[in-house]
Amino acid sequence: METTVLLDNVRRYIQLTPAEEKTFLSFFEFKKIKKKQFLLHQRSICPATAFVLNGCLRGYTIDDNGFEHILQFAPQDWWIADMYSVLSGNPGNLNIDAIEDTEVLLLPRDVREKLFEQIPKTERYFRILMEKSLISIRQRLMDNFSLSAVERYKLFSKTYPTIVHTLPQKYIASYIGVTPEFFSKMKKELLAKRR
Amino acid sequence: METTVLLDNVRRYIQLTPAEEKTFLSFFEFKKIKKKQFLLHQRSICPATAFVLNGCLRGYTIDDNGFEHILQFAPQDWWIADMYSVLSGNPGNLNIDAIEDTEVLLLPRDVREKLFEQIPKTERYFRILMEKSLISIRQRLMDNFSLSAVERYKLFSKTYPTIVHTLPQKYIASYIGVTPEFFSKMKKELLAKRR
DNA sequence: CGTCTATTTGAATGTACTCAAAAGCGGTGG
DNA sequence: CCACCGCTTTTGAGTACATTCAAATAGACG
Repeated sequence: METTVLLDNVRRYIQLTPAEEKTFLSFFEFKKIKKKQFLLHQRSICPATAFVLNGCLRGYTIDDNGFEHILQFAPQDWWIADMYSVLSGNPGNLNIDAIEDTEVLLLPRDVREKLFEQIPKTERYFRILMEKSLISIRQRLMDNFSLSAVERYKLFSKTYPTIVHTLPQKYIASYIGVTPEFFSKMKKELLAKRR
Repeated sequence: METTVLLDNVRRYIQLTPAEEKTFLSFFEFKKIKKKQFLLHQRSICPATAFVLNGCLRGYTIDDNGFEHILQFAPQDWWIADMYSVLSGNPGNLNIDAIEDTEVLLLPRDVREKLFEQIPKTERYFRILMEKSLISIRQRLMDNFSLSAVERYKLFSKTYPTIVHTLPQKYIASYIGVTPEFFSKMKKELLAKRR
């Protein structure tokens, strides 16, 4: 289990003493998730926020018409959770499952507050994480308003150059907000133009 | 100047002593913004986060094709800022102007960190604000994927029952992500069905 | 009252979706 | 190792939702 991934992440934003780091880690649970297994189901209470040590998770909702919409991919070094559910204690609308075999560290809901009490500096860490998420999701919303599907795909390729090749393309379609059929046609067009 | 609006807001999340509250307020600058005046222009560095005491602001970007997209309305008791710019120190892509005469309290960029140092509890306050913003904007993104324009409009009316009647409808169109022309036709349809 | 902006209306167009079917591909078991 | 099964991707035709552009009408404000 490579907890250094998490510590390195934390160190980018706050400084903890070795003792604090140890305490910090003690709040987490280690878990392995096999490909296609779920970490969270829609309509249940999100039991923890997860930090991905390796592998890749995906977060998505299924809407009233039965369509999947991927909100987030979480490869190594990413956090993922249904924050609404974690914070409110109510059932959320996010599914989280594993795209490949994945190892995570879980920070259970009920120990979050204890962590903040015991190491107040971590409050800052999570504030910064929240801010960063907010900024990127805000940008994504704006992009959805102002960009065409093709442009959103190009942007996605730029932003996630590593995972774009490993993902089934129906996932990419879902992330950028088009049907798999349309995505396929779109890609064909792009390839045709490129030569 | 009714600073109680801000204090009441803060009190919902953290407890400050009267002395701390006084200190807290001392970090802010009061400002009046006349209707149609700007608080922030795209491509400039966002100098502060703003809390609306009364009136109403709007935050929006203008995309490469010259179209406005409204990200947020900020009536009384709301915060607004280009968080990307505030946090990174880089020029952002948000415009903020006043829909009506508005009074705000500004927390300048450079004193934010001082505030956190002097009253660490405020770190928590802003963490919670960030979390709440994140949740609502995430939901909005999902709604944009799964809902039709009509459904987004109905949702908007439910979510902002008070301001929906006072806003020029082209603003509502911009917020939900359709052209003013289409919005007009859509509204007509809805009224026709309703009788 | 006149001007400027917001809203409505209409016709033509475009982007993306639906549904159906075929083709491709990967994993699994015989 | 190959054949088969299930899932993903492609293709095509028809359709729907929303945009564009242009022009008319209505409202707001000095």
